[in-house]
Amino acid sequence: MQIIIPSTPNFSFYETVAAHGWRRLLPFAWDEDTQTLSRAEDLGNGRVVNLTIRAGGGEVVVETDADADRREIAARIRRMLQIEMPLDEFHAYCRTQPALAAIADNVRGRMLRSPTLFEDVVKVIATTNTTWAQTIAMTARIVASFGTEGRAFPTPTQIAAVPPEEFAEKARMGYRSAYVHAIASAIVGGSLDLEAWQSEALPAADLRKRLLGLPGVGPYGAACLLLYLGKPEHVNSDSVARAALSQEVGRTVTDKEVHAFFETHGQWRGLVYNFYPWKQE
DNA sequence: TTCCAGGGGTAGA
DNA sequence: TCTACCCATGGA
Repeated sequence: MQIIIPSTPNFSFYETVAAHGWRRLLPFAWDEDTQTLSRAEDLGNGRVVNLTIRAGGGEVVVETDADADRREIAARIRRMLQIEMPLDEFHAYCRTQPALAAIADNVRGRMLRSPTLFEDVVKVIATTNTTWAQTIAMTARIVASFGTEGRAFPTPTQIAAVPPEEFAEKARMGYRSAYVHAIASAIVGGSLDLEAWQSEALPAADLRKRLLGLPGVGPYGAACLLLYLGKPEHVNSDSVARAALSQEVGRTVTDKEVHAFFETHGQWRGLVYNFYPWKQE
């Protein structure tokens, strides 16, 4: 089955997928040679559909290996690729600064997301205070141990269904396990409705406050998630940024200096940070 | 062994 | 608000 999803003129499938490391975290898989993104997805009926996603002219082409709900798949793809995200203003800003012109020229600004905010939250927690190799491994274990058919990303219900100890033992996320299990349990228990946050049109400051209230989500994680939620005014300063800026200025810089470096970009500083064309040595 | 990785929670000032 | 310390995990 094939599903065609119209995109917008300033949409680049490749740039969106390549914007950060999410394409390497299961259930996503990325084939650089064919520039195809694939993903196993549980559409809510307990069976898994394999999606392969690629660019086709001005459209996004999705192939499935079984008949499935086209509307639901299209909605999830649109969230994953941030197709609806307006970028004209951001690109107009980038064009006012020579150092940032390449961002607009390459149609950068969108970032691959998961179909749910829950999955993005779990993955962001899995990136904190660890290496990429371990982030990839943690995510893979979560999918294999708790997802439908061991291939889809588990729902909060699937995670909350197992005791915290069992989740920790199988996910091996260290102290992060308790955070993830607590978030899943809160969602299942009804005290937390993560997905609803996206449709509430909250100001960035309020959304940030809520994100910081999640166990395991601090300033870095909140800034990452705000960016995925279309709020680009916070810099998710991390060790990658500190290393890049350190190399640029020729000495070791602090977190504060990273923030100060991007301060001038105002409401766009989070996006500018993420797509900043660091000089390559 | 020790250090630390795309940080965060907590206590104490 | 800021700092110091601890935190599970696994690779270097």
